[in-house]
Amino acid sequence: MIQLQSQDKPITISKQALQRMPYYIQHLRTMHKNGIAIIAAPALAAALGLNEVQVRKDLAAISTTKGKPKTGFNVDELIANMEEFLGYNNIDEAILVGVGSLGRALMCYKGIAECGMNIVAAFDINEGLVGSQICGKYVFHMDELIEICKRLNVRIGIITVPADQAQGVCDKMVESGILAIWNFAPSHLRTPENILVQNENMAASLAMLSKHLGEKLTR
Amino acid sequence: MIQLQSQDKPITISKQALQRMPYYIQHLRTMHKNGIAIIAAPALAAALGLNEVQVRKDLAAISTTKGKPKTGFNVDELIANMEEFLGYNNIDEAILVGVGSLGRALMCYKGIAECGMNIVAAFDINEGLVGSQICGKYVFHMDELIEICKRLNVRIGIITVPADQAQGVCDKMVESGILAIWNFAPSHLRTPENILVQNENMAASLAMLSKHLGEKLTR
DNA sequence: TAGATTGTTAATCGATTAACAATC
DNA sequence: TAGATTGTTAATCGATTAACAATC
Repeated sequence: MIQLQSQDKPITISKQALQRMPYYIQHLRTMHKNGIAIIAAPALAAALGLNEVQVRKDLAAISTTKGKPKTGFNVDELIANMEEFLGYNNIDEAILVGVGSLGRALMCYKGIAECGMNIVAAFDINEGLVGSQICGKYVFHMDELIEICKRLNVRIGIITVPADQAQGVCDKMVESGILAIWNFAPSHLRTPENILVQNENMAASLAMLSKHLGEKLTR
Repeated sequence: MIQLQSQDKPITISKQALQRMPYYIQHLRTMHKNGIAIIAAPALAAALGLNEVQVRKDLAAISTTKGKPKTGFNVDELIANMEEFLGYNNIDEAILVGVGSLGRALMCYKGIAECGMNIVAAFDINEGLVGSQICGKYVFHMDELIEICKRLNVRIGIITVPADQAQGVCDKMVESGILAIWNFAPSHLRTPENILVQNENMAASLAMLSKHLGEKLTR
């Protein structure tokens, strides 16, 4: 469970509920574009393939206004509430370590900026990359990581190095004052317990796909 | 729950357990490199920050040999069993739609090949990209999707287009005989029920990071 | 009022963890 | 044998879903 401390009421929301939020936002934005002003939980549930009650609870958790029986919720207000809740408005600055194909892609990926994250600098050990710019962001040498992080007061680190180097990078990030790590390497990172590690586990996704396919094809 | 049908015994494993497998593999490979031949569940659990019993159950599910009390499991055998189980050996072919920064990165990303997936072709509607090659893979026009998929008998599709185009691409993939979809767009895809959609929800990860940070900094 | 929708309390479900007997 | 580790059965935990009263 994740405890939120807003001005007036403490909001409690499950990890899973939090992860559903971006889907709600995406769908609500589409509705907004199409000029739809009101949405009811059952309709939203149907559109996203979720359970009605689950949606109602999720909305209740973040909505500042109660839903109206027989009517539903105001689309624009929900969008605003969710964006506020997820912090899409206050931009978080991040640094990235590992300027390979994946790292480069993230530096250029607009989807990240849309979620309120700004990658301010990248780091690598490859001298050939150091000093270059990728999508307007400078690449520095790893040796400068700690100094630059402290100077810019960056709190989020993105790891896109090979698995066997991830732990080393992680340790340096922790030393630099990084509080949350987005880890794309398929390795478990050991960290002090107040640091959040969010694993983007592509290998796990591939495993799911591959297993599903295996079942489909052998039956 | 996911039902597996192997030659001899049917293996049942939870979705979560399946997603832990790549972490086991990564750690076991490191051990193998360091010349360690035997691993016990408690040690593996400690290294990955998991519960002992959980690890023991996961290993029991995929291991062909039983673990030996007081000793543990054979590292190499476990690796082989897991790779076999996850299908890292039999290569799955995939096509990718949406040659933006993310799509391009996936086409060049070695991590994917290591998991037994091979992207054989990419598609886009941008005429400027059609006919070009990215990391040795040709980019075709979307209009050719159905024909090429059917001809190559491809079963996995990767979606890296903007959210508002994802459903359209998805529909075409289903029409092409695709059975499993890896979706990087933050949108819910409606599909016939025998199609697996694996969402790579980066926005959700960002939400987790951002929330965690918000809590850390305001307290 | 009748009916759709809301929000809440209780039941269910799946996965994790604890307790324990079996084994080398 | 003693002790560490295995595998299994039972208890716990968190999240989802079902049932139901409240509301417009």
